[in-house]
Amino acid sequence: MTAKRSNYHHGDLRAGLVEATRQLVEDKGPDRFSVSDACRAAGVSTAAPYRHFNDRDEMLLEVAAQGMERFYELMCDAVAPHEPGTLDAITNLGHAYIRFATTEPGVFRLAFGLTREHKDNEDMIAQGKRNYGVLLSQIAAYLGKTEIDEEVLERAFPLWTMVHGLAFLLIDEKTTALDLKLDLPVMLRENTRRLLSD
Amino acid sequence: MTAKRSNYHHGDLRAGLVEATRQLVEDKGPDRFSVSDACRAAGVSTAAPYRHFNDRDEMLLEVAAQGMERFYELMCDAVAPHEPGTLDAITNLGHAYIRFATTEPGVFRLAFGLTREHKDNEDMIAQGKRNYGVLLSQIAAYLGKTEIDEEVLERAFPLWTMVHGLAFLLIDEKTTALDLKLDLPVMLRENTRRLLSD
DNA sequence: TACATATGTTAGCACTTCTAACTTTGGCAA
DNA sequence: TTGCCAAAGTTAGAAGTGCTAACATATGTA
Repeated sequence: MTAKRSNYHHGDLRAGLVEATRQLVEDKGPDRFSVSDACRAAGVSTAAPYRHFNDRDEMLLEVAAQGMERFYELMCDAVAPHEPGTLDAITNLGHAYIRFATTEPGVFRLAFGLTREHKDNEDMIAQGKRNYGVLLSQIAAYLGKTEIDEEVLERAFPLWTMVHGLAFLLIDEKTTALDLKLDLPVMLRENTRRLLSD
Repeated sequence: MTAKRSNYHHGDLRAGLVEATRQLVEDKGPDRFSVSDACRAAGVSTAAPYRHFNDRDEMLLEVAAQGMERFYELMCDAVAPHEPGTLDAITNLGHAYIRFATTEPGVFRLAFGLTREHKDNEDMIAQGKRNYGVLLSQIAAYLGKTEIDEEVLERAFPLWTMVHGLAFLLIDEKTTALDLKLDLPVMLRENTRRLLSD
């Protein structure tokens, strides 16, 4: 993994470090990640990152931001093939949520369990709003509305919490610890339907 | 906070360190916690903890275990005043869940987002099962059953994920970041009802 | 009263994040 | 084409971390 390079200048160290960081966040978890490890992986000295990032947290923030971008695309892809506002579309959105969390648990955890410094980052909040917007517009369509009004928010939020909680319980392996065998597609569909019922 | 003591022996350093650790986990978060800080708070040298714990992780594990105990008591208290298996009992259980998460976010995060070493700890898993059992028996009662069968598990799990996700979104302040104003009691009751409907 | 053991200490190693001061190099202006 | 400046690397080191080894002290029991 430790890329030995011949040239003094790396080429695109910033991108190299972000990828190394992402990798490490997945392998060891966001809290176990170390700048030194990332440097070793990128094949540079431990001082090099500070030409591109203010500190460790900023490296993690960038990984989180890029993760949110991938997350957004995944969600868009999930609703695209379906008629907007159908149970199929909304259920599939939930699946995409779970898929992102389980394929990138480190990044998912990072993006949602951010430290004090990260959590009031403007861009991060904007990305969060945009991502949640995908669900909101589906629910609006489900309710036959063109605007995101109070009712849309009220019906969307519990769906989010259910899927968000499911994501965390899966990646924290609470389901396996408690020997819970789940039929995920059925579980998601049935309870999405219930939460959308009167 | 740094307790200066006159005697060479602390008295009950183990308990002192656990309390200092709990405090720090709340103040700085589980990942920001340091053994050194706990030592300063307890007024002992940085080597002292290793007479009582194998390592840093074991200190956190103890805090998590004691937290799970408090969590259990809170849940028992929440259902006690109600007829078992009623919507009141189940809703109030959800409230207890949220209350624990929001009053002890550090410990809550610690207990559920455990590291590799913690997560296959026998006692921790047993505590998790016992805590989940409180919900399971309520759902069994709701369904008019005396055993925890497949149907009970199927109906209980989505309730857990919804409340668990809500807990995390609240403590990670996603709700405030997205300017979501919630009527928590109504939201919990209505959606618990929906998840329990056909 | 004696001393074994539990529980504290200090010293120090290997590691971390981050800064300061130095070095290399690519690209642009003369 | 040359020369130099800024960007982006380097090494050295400060301050802090987890943890161990070797030493010190108090306590409970024989």
